[in-house]
Amino acid sequence: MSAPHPRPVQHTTTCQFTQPGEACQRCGVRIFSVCGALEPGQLAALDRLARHIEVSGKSMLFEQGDKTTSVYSITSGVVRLFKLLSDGRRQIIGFALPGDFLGLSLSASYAFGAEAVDDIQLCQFSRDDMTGFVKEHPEVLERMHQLIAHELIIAQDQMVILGRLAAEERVAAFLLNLHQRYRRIGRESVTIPLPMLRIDIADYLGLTIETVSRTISKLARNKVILVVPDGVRVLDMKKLQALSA
Amino acid sequence: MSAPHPRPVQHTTTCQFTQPGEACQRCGVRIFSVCGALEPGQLAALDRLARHIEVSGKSMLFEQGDKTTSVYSITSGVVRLFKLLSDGRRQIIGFALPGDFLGLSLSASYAFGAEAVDDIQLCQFSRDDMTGFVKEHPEVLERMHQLIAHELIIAQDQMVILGRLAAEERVAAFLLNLHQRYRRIGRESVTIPLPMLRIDIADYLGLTIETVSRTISKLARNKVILVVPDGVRVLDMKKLQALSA
DNA sequence: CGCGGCCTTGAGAAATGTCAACTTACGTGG
DNA sequence: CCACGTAAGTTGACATTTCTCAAGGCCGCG
Repeated sequence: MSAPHPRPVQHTTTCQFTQPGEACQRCGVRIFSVCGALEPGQLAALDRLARHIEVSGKSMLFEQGDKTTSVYSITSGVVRLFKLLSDGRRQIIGFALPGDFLGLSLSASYAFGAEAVDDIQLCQFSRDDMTGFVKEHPEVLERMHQLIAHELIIAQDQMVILGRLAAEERVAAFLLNLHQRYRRIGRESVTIPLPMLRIDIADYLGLTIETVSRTISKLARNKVILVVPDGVRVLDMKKLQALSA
Repeated sequence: MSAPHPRPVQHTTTCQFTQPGEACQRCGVRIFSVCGALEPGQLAALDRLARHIEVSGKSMLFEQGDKTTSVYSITSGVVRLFKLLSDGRRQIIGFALPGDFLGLSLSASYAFGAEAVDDIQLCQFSRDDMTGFVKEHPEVLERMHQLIAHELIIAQDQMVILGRLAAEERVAAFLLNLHQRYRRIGRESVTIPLPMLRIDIADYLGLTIETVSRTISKLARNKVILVVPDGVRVLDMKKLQALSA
């Protein structure tokens, strides 16, 4: 008998990137996140508001509908963002990778739940601290506006995938998309890590776990990818792109 | 032989709401749009930047990928927003109603195409004018941020619909959603106008026109709705809500 | 070594898509 | 003013995709 919602396993750490006193200067994902817009002085000010925490895999960060107490910048690991229907059906609306920010909307409550897929590291800010900081630094709001506009574009692209692509196209698009996102944050590799479960992929792509599994097997059978532990290796990028419509 | 993309039929008009000199004070949808955050003086300033135009049904407002020259506040009529795949498949990512604003992201190019469904009226702003105005009025950016955050939530809800709901649930959710949006802008009625074509509904819900038609027929057969010219009348709101999951 | 969680595979069911015919509504021109 | 033509919508029969249910395999961990 396991708890349906594992309670968060969080503890404060030192940030893996930061040496004491240098405030995020060397943070590997800073330039992708809200903090990317800041000058050193502002960065230090923001860093003083941050708690650097680690959360172990399968922990819940927050649930849909909870009052927004904290916002987060992910520095390591993967988070699944999802909505639940009353009958238990789940739609994963996105996977957050290092550099992604949770809480861009600055809204009063979370519009979706968030769970660590694997062990993650993040910068946590209280919502009040962040809204205060934004008030004093209007360029941060501008940055957040750009980022949320980008999120919206991603969401609209996902609508196309969910509404109009066949299963194989969806899986191909998913793999390519992950590949590009890893590359963007400096993790370029022909091997695409897939820390999330098959059922996460299924719930993200509007498919069942069996269809995802069969589709991945088919791509492997056709030598488009090779299934490796915890991921897939791209064997034929051109074909994968062609399949993604 | 008709043109695949009817050219825009636009002409400048006086705003239906505004008497000369009173700058949007009586605009029926102002409070829902970007302009809802403004005080009379600012409103007048913004109104001086606006062109009030009418566009006839089926006209293209802008195409996906076009440089963003103008942004729009819709005051009357319905606009379909869509993305096209190279093979012609289309996903409608939303219908814009009066009070909706196109161009919240302030991005350099349009992420989707926009076509008038029926004859529409809008306030048009040049992108440069709007970005300039936003720079001088930071509270407008805050307002736009709230609105785009709301758009993102809508998009995420649509992902749930596309990824996890059955055809009947999708159609029920669509009708309810439209009903609520019309109510919000003061068009409450048990009759839900459906100015868009069946194929628009299909391309919005990730279904085919036949499935939409059959589902609507089924809802009518079960006395949940009554199909009327250019819309449906809700006969059993409770049942419709239950069906929408 | 055995258990549990995750993944894969197969067979059959169900939902939705495809193709085709027919209906309806409406605008236009004879 | 009617007749026709066209666009939109509906319905039916059948095809296809994806889902469901079930069995079995893999693998890490106690």
